[in-house]
Amino acid sequence: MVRRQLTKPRKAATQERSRATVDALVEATARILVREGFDKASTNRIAEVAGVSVGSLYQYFPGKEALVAAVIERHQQEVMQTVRGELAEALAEPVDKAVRKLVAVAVKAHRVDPRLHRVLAEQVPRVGKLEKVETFNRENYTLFRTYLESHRDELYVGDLDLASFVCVTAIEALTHNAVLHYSGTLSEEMMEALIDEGARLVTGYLRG
Amino acid sequence: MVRRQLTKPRKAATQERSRATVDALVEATARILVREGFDKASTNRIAEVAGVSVGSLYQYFPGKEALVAAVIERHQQEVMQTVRGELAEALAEPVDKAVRKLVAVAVKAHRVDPRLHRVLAEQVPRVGKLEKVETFNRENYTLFRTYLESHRDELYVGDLDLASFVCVTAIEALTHNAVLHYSGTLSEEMMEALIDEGARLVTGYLRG
DNA sequence: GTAGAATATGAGCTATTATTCGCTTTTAGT
DNA sequence: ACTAAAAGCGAATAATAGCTCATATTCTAC
Repeated sequence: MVRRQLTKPRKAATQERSRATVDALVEATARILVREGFDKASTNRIAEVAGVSVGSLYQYFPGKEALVAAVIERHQQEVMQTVRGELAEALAEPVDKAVRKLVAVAVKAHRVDPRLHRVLAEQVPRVGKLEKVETFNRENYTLFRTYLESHRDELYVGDLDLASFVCVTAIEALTHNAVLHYSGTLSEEMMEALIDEGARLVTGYLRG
Repeated sequence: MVRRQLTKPRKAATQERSRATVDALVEATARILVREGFDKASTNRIAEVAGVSVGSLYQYFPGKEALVAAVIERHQQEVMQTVRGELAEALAEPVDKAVRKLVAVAVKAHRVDPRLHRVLAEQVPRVGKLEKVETFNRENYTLFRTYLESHRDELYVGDLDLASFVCVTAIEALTHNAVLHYSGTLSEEMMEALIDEGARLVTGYLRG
């Protein structure tokens, strides 16, 4: 007996219709996360909001975790899309220019979808396969380290690994906190001021 | 009719025995959080680990949230206990000494119970009354700002609020990431190096 | 047009969790 | 020793979440 398991396939959308379903599910998950919070995001609710049946949900996703992972991935794609160009530019510049650009890019990245970013940071438990966020940060780290290597003569630092860790951590935390905790009260001028300060912080550190 | 609600009192431990029960419950919650993670921390499980019945749990805590809040509070008390002295000392020093001490203190704070701190940071959803963590950070911010005010002549900064935000955020993120993500691979020398770098980062920033 | 694959449905099963309440045991005060 | 309050118990209830599967609809290809 072949005993095909009806609910196994999970993700293999070939037709147009099914791709729309998958999209709707991911979108619904994101919406619920932002508007209602992580623990309101039950599979039933997601399916409901997506205008799809729970059965269909399980046809493409093995569970809630996978949905959230998909949301994270989609968000990261969007962030990279809007940031990739400027990031590349920055890598060609000398330290002071580059750092300032990096801080500005970090701010921009956090502004792509602040409310989603916030939920992902504050409510989504970092367990199981949801370590994607960390993987993402490790990419930043590696990228930055590479930059430092190729500009070593301009720098006053001993350990490049340590320096990368310090800089990436500081920039990330600064922009993260600024955008996510003062999002309402944050004018453009203040944003500029913050970028200046962040750049000064890191530049000063790198050049001794 | 008086209609006393049997399950209402919630927290009012006068006798010795009941205080022990409350302690056991908080301790059990902490243990489960660390060893099994946030979502294994059900009320039934907590009671079981505490060696207490669920009924007793609800006699002192209105629910799981309250238990976790108690754990957070207890942890913060412990941290302050081990750190208060050095923190006070730092406030009397000149900028370079003070900053270095602050970074060292931050490291020490994160080392009180790293595993618990990590769970609280990564798995406990910041909803409802669990904003205690933020309140705690705001205290740090205020304290630091006060210090800057009284040493303004030594500094090269425009906006003290902004500067406080930058420094506190950077120090917190640095020590947090260092202790929580490289906890295994972190020798004493590396720790010292990190403190040096953190101090250099912030001092350089404050003095231009 | 029709067969077979792909897709969609949703009632309902199972498991888990929070929470209650009638009852028993312990303690403090007299 | 006695009693009333305090503390403790845990089986039972209710709510909710995750997930399945028998069935129905739609699509693709010939």
